[in-house]
Amino acid sequence: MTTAKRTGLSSASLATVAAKAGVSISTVSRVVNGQTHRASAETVEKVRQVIAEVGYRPNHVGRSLRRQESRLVAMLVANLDNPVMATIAASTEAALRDAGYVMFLCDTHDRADLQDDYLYAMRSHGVQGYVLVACVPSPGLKEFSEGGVPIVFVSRRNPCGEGAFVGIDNIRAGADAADYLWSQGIREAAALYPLQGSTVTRDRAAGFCDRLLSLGVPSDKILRLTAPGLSHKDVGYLAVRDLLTAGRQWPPGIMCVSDQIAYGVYRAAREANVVIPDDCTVVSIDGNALNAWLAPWLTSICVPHGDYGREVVELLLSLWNGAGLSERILQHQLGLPTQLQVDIPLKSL
Amino acid sequence: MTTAKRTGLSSASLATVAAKAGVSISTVSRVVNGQTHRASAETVEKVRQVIAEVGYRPNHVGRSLRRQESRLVAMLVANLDNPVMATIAASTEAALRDAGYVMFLCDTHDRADLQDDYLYAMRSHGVQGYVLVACVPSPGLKEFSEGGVPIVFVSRRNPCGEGAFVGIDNIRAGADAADYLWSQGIREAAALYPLQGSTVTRDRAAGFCDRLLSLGVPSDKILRLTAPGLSHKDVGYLAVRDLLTAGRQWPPGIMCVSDQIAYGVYRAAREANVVIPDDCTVVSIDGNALNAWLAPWLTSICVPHGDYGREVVELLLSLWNGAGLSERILQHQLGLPTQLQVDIPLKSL
DNA sequence: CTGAAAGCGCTTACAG
DNA sequence: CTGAAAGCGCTTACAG
Repeated sequence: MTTAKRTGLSSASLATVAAKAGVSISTVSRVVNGQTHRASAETVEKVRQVIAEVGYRPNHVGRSLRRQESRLVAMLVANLDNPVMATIAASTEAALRDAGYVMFLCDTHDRADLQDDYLYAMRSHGVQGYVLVACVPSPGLKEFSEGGVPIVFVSRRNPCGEGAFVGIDNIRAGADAADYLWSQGIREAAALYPLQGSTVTRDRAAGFCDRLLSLGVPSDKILRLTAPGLSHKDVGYLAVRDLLTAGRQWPPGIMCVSDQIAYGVYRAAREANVVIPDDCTVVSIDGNALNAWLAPWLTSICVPHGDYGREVVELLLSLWNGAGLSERILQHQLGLPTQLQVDIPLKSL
Repeated sequence: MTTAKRTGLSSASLATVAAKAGVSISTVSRVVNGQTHRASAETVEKVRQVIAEVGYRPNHVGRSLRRQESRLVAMLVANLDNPVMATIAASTEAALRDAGYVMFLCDTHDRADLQDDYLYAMRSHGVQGYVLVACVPSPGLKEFSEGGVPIVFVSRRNPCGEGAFVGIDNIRAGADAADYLWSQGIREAAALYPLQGSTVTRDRAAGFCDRLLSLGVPSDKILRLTAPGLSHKDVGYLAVRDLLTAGRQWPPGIMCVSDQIAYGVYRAAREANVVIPDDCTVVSIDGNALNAWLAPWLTSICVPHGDYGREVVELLLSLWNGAGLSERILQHQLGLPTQLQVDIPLKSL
């Protein structure tokens, strides 16, 4: 029990079972691993009995060391507190579990040094794959992406080289947002994005502006608003507040590169007595499930974050099987604000 | 490289370093573990050089097996997609990391069978502690809570016995919600909670109703509304919708045992053309950070989920040091809706 | 100051 | 059909 307290391991080991069953460790091991044809029926039966009796479960640490395979995967996320990341983490965890793997979860707080710390720590733990959600460039990442253990990049492509990838076409998502505003009769709009953004936010903003231009909106009617950002909510809030402070008009259409930015806009609008959607149509990209409940004023392009996990695991499996790097571009979809997406049967009370 | 691909381990082992440095494995091990006084200065120097050269990092699997200590902790959450859980997970991960531990994250989807699967799987991996967020009763939990590796229960107490605990005083939180509505002049109110709730939701509802009674509100002015629930949002939505369907009045005050339930109420109100907060004051318990941005109509009792991680880790450390089971009851706090809690400096553009 | 040896729990050729 | 032995990478008495 003292041992169990320190180690976290059940006390029963192969040796315990072997002794109780009066057979060798090898034999127990074979039974545990399903090689029942390698022992007599009685032996198998006896061993199984003892296993059940003492509640034996194989120790993964010993097994990992011997097999040189841990069945462990590390997920590094930029910020677990962000609902987008949480959804991706949840779906990946479920998919890994179904495939027989266990997930380490590491929150890098968008910091290159922490990302590297985790990369090395996870290697020490013998993980067989990495899932990097919205990673940042770092020396360690460069080293790791040059070979060795498979890495799947999610949302954001490898900033330090090539890599397998799961995400959407951000340029098209931005363009679709532009089409939506255009379809609403809007001929003047602002794109809101973080100042120190990644390719993701830049692509979304670029796709939006380019499409408006090609629809014939003059470039002086396309505002590019940005703010330095701790969080995206702050970015949205600051970008439009500064616009007002500068004495400019609130634009009739706004595209936010993330839902969080739109939430910031909403707060700024409230403070400025601007009514959304009456005075201004807001469209964003992400499609947080909460929007249908809390933000009926928002139209959002839905990104299927809940499907990412399945794709990530399929990609990992293919990489383990020796396949080359590949990309999985999932389809986004415009979600209309009035169309509540959850259908609830009336059956209570 | 083939090995590295399969194992995820860097190829350099103690043996590699020892060979390159022309010393024994024992000596390298001592240097790695900082026992520099156990070797001559030149030897230490030489070994360090080789370590840096080949980029050696100790293999945790080998170390865990030998030391019988993994520095691994398992967190089991009921549903990672719930922002409350995500915040708790994020804060715990950070605190564990600071203490030198790595976290497995397991999503039990509120299912007893999955919870048990994970409990046993994590034991196989040699975890030294468990953090159970909103766990459900299960046979495995009963077994595990009877001894062995420390468990910290978060939000919800151990439903199968005793246990260390981190959470708030839910009865008081409910009472505080009642006091708030009372202070707003409300003398008739409804409590909304899920039909198949835990002690958490029941305590919050009971604390609320009891306080209203003791304030002098007659019991027929205290409505208890509930609905069978997939998600809390659905619960809130269904509970009030059914009320209207039954031809009853929308109550002037509503207490939701969670923010998510309040979000459901908001949607139902919108569909019924009820204006919150003009027609109805809503108070809830949780204090999601998003509320200040998206739900200005909501007053919420803030639970310090972001502080849970620190408390959890302190509790784990104390348990490892042989301390007895204890509880950490954190303080909740009423957050007013008009009072935006984030102060943003105006410094952009 | 340094190294050979045992052993953590497991798997797997190999021999019988 | 079964077991003794080697070894995954590490740590740690023990001997010198």
